[in-house]
Amino acid sequence: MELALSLGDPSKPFSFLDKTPKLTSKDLGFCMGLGNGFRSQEKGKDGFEVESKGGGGDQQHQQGFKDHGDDQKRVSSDPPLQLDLLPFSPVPRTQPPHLRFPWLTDNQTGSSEGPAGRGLDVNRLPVAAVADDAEEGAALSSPNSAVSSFQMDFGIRSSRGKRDLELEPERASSRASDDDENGSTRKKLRLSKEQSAFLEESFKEHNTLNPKQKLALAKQLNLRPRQVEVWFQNRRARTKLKQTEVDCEYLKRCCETLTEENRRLQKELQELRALKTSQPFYMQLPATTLTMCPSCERVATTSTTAQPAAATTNNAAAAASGGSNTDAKSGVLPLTKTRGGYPFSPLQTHVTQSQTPQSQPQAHQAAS
DNA sequence: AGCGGATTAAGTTTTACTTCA
DNA sequence: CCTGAAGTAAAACTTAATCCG
Repeated sequence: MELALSLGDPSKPFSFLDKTPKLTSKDLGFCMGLGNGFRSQEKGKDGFEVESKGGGGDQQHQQGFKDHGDDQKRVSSDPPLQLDLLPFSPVPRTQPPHLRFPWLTDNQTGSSEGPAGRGLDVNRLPVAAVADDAEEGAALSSPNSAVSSFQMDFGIRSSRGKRDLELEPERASSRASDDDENGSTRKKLRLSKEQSAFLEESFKEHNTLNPKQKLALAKQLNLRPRQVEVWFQNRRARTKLKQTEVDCEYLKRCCETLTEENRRLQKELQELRALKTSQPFYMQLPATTLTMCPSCERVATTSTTAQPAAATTNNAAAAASGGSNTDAKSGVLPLTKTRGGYPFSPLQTHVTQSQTPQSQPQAHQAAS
């Protein structure tokens, strides 16, 4: 298994950014309205009310879902809609008109609804707030910025428990601002699914960003450029980690295979040594080339002169040992097939006519 | 300035345990 | 006593953010 990454050309602008209408703050505001829509929808359909009891936090919400069992939990926590998170996938027809990705135009969604039908833009962000919200130095826009975290985060992320669904806009807003105020705690923003999906798409095209792309993405997603940059850094790190895991797995398998092979060879070596001690003439046999008889799947030997150190033929050895291990008629020893090949013994010889016309008669004679 | 690597910490999910009807 | 639901805490996990070289 290999992880295939299309790195693309970093200098190339994101094609999907071109294809996609820009995410405006208006669109993002629409997301928020959408979140409210979910809430009311769920309430009406499932018949349970989500209440913030204060202090209970997420646990309370989780329990709230538990009450409905796992299946219902899924049904309840996720909108009963097939959300295609890929930015350019056409919205399914079954999807209600208000469930559209912010970056899709009305034409793309196939909706006849005009811009006015997009729902209430409860939390419209002044465009300047995004555009001017440059890098780190912008103290008024911490990572916890109510602007970015609330506006997108609050919107569509219904599957992560009910926090987003039940938070009043005011409360969410004040929560973020509180964190901003004390400044001592590092508050982590959770990107919305849509933002993540969008970033993923970007990453597929380019796993690194140039400043222009970074700015464009940040604007598009209503994030700070720094956030986009960090996301890409973390994403690269994750990719690398995954690749490392894959490599590790592969090496592990290689190691296992080699260990097995090694074990097999050691065993063969042991057998050969045992044979050598039990049959001293073996070392005087000439070197042989082992070949396979296609008909009976037995190994045959061919005498060679290339390795004079190996002395005489195996057949001679077999004859010397009284042929106790040989086939009574042909002088052929049975051979067991193993995964890694054929374990062979100097005694396991079978010379075929076609393979070794010269040595064959000799071999069979010796065996008999 | 930008990146990778290491690390931190917030947020979320899972799990184990207790209580209670 | 057993069972299932509910509640809770802690562990485990994910990931945004930070720091440093």
